[in-house]
Amino acid sequence: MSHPAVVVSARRILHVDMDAFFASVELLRHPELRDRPVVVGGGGDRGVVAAASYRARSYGVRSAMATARARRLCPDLVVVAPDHRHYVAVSSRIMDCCAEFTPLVEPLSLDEAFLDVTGSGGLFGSDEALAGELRRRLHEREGLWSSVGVASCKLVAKLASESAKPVPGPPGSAAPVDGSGGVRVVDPADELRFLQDRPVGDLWGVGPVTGARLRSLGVATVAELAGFPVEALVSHLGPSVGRQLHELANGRDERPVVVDVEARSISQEETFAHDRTDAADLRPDLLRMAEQVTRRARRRGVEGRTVHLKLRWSDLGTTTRSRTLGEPTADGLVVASVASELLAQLPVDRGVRLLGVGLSGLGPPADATQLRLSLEGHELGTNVTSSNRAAALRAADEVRERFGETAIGPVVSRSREAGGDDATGDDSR
DNA sequence: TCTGGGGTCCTAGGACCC
DNA sequence: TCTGGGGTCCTAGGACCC
Repeated sequence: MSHPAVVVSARRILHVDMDAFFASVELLRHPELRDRPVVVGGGGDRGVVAAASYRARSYGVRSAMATARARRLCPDLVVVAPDHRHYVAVSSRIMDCCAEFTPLVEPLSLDEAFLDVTGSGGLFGSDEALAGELRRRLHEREGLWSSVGVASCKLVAKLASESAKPVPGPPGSAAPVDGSGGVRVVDPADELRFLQDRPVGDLWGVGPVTGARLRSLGVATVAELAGFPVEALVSHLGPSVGRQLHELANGRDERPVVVDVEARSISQEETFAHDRTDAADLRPDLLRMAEQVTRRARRRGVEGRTVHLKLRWSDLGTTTRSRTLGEPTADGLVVASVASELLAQLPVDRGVRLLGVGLSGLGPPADATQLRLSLEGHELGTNVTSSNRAAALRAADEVRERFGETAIGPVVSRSREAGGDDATGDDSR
């Protein structure tokens, strides 16, 4: 008698990445710029490119490049100021479209997401078919092209979508983008080979510093990294980075697709056109930025306990200061006054190039009432209803009536002193 | 012609408590 | 009284990502 084979169902992870997102969105709004090289970004002396159209890329222009340098590479360049709100709106529709393929969608940024499509295969046929259909729908609805990678883990899926990206053509050429291509599916059996010959810098978590450290150890490729002793990596790079990189280099990446990632901090920073040397000059900006940060917190229904102040000096050095409060707050005046005290201890006459204000330790307000939405034991999310317990309880009743008794978990009053969830469990009905 | 504005996570030391 | 160990929180800085 034979036992059925143990089938370890491999995950199928999809990574979708919009092509030249901000720039493509602007080209849709400004068709008259179709034949011009376009970047979105800051235009001043200190501006940088946030996104470059493919026509701009054909001149060597890249994102994160100083706008001044981009202009030298491409004198004809059109620089469009970013319109963040609009990109957020487009992004939200893109994520909705992704959600038609699986509920497991994890946005990475406005123009990128991971989808766990392990369970979606049967609905769309092959991975290629699913990826192609996602790409087609995104173009049909938003007029935007994307690149899609599918593999058994996030690392390979992301590299796969990258490898499916269009390549800029010779100077002056338009976007080499169309309905063909744009999809790369990596078979599980091919994943190690797919990784092997790449430079270590392709791995998630290897930037300039770690890359240089690895090269000094004689490690340049993923294959070399995979064969390097873990202990040596740990002693040179620290336990966290060392182990993580060793796993990734060997094609092991179990990071799940996480649906509701709650923000841990909110911040706002600004580089001045001209450096400031007087604290009094900074106060109005500090107050305004504290107000912007706390308004965003209030809109999300959270308060923060730690106020952060950041300064970049004329010589590009950076100093940060932070203070944790006894009580969480989303009050702009409170944040501004704490930040102001921190600022008072710093030598502003050194020359301030950048000012930043932030709030971390975010959570629901101390007096919030939370609804936990769950279905058959699976947590779907937490709906915070600030300060209005009666409304929260009514909302809970509505959900129960529509979806049944198991649809909603206990109603909870948040108490931070108790370390988070102080489940009162008294969903009084 | 050294560079923006969001974020995340890690490390390391000190304070404090048990 | 002295010494040590473990855990957690706070702060500053740094690496990295898009």
